[in-house]
Amino acid sequence: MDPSVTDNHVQQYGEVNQLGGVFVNGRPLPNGTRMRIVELARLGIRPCDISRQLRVSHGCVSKILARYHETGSILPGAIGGSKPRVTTPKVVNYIRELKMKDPGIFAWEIRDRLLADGVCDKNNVPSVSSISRILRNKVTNHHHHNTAISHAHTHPHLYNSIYPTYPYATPPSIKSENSPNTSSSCGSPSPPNNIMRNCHHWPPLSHSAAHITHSVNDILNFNQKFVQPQTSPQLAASSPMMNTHDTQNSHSQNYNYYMYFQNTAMHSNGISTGANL
DNA sequence: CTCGTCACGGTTGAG
DNA sequence: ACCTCAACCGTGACG
Repeated sequence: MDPSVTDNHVQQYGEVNQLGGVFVNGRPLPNGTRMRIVELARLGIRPCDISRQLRVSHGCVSKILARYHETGSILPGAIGGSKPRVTTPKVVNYIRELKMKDPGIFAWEIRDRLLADGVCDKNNVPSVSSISRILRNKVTNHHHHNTAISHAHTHPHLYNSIYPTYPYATPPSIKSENSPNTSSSCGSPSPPNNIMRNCHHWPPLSHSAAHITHSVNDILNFNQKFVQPQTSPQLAASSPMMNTHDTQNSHSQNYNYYMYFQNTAMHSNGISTGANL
């Protein structure tokens, strides 16, 4: 084991799989790695070789490629939360309107109105307790959720410190107001070499942000404006998925941080890679 | 040897 | 503020 990837590092930042790759149990691979899996597959490299090259289990490579072929998205699914969400902005606004028109209205009356007015049907009408919570949190003080967002910006939680952050996961301009926590991931334990300086958005989208398209092209289009994960020049030049403009160099520090571990893990296994994989 | 599948232990976040 | 639980995650093993 390379001293760069000590047990302490592994404990602090993640675990090492049988191939020497670093992962965080329960959390998705970084988008950069997911993108590379798809890139390599599109170049005709076999999944088993991709698995070895990127040090990601073949089951995971298989899953990511299968999903990509099925949906066109490289991004992980929405983790956590509950489905379906019934308290949509539309419903909340309607409840707010009803409450403003009749401040004495009861939650059960609102529920009936939502059904009667066709705003909801019996499958997605909020429960009385949900309506009460909406009245409490979003109607009587409807700046509350905005406060929560700014709070999330200033106090992003600390998970997933091993992975870089990827802005295209939740672009600030389109981040859902209902998923303030998806803006998290900054503020992790400081990595070596100041690599985590660019602190953008990773983990992936929550359910409430799932309307954002996840196609590689969409991601890359967004990526052009912000950060682009590091890609080998030959891959970047040869893959239609990768934008080859001038955005590549200055902003891949977070991805580098992840690759730092990948590389040190590789070297510790006596594997010479040459490529920055 | 390759690859699809699944149990497992884990994280997440709306309700 | 805290809890629940169903969604998702990647790994590792099996066939």
